[in-house]
Amino acid sequence: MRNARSRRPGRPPQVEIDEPTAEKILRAAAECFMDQGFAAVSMDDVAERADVTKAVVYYYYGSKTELFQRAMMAVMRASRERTQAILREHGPLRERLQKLTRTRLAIPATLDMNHILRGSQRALRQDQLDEMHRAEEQLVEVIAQALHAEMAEGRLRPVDAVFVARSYLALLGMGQAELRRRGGGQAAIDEIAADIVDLLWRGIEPR
Amino acid sequence: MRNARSRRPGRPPQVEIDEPTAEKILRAAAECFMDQGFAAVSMDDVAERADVTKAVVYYYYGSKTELFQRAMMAVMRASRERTQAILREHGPLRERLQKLTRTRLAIPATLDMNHILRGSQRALRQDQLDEMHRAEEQLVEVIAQALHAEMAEGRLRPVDAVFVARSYLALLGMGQAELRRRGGGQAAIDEIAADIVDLLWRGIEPR
DNA sequence: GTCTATACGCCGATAGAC
DNA sequence: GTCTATCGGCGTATAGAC
Repeated sequence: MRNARSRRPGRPPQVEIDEPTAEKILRAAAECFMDQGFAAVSMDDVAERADVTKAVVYYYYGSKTELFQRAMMAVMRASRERTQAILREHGPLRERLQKLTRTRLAIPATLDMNHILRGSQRALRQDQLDEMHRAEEQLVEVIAQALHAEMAEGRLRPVDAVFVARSYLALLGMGQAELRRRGGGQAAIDEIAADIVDLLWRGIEPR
Repeated sequence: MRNARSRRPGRPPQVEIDEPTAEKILRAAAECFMDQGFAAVSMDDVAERADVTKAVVYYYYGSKTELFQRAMMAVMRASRERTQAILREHGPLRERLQKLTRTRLAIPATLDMNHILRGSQRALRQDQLDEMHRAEEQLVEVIAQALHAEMAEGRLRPVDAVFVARSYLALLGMGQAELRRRGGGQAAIDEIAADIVDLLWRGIEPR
């Protein structure tokens, strides 16, 4: 048997880098809630997914509604920033949209607030609902701004940019459902993204 | 005090025609489930909305899942028939689509199965899920057929009709959300319907 | 910080009176 | 057919040991 002292000094390397518990829970909660919705997810479900006990979840987040809101706000914030980053790149808008669509299809995160808030209205306080709706409007605004800038240059016909932005998000949601049906890999993602952007683009390009 | 015999003979007219209890419950259930989703609705909620007690609900429907499925299947069936009726009318497809959109926006019934089934997967049996997915495919097929017929005549560019049908349903869902935001009446309905069909039509009309 | 144990209410479902 | 009453389980939330 090896002597214990033969171990190398210093802290042993960890197999995985430990995510701080609070973040681990938040991520698990986001996955659960986006998959099943507020009402269908129990705190035990979240705890199990985060590999902690329910009491630990309550140590970091005081209630289910608080956890729900924090998790969803984090998702919306990250989504908005990624979206903004892609839309602010250089190149034709159509190609930026295509890249955005491919990126969004590759991750299962839904951006549709009406989808997310389903079945949670009775549980959430009004100010929580308001905050989440504001988060959605900010995301819509990011997309609408990109469209508006393009219109100002005359490369798009003048339409209601907010309406088009919401249409895009709706089509994106359909694309995610389509992807789940096909269970496809990158090829399916590329194809669906191309179809979505093609349909949308024909709807807004000038003649 | 009037003599009881002064009452007119025969059955007194009812203020409202009584809907049979089973149908009344089914309708209440459909409203609840479409509004809140499966998990967020309790049998007491349905009973209250149908103005009966919970025990009566269980007298007609053996379980929550059974009630859910029957209610949603009834909605999908009615929606498919109404959709088919409108799309089979005469006149340009674009106008039929516009009428369909206005009609669908006027009623709050969601047709998006992915929306409806959210948070119910763990509760439903696989054969129930399959049946509901089939119901959605049938609705998609009705719309896709109308598109296909138009393509065969060369009045639409050749696209994946099923994909376009799903896109239309996604835009319709967005329109319903938009309508809830504006809280609008017929004017808002007409405007949103026009915008949706315009966007979609530009995407599929030949050049 | 994380655990076990538990209080307590709500919900699905049933029994039995009327 | 419809009611009241109730059972058992799950789910949120908390107390208190470690």
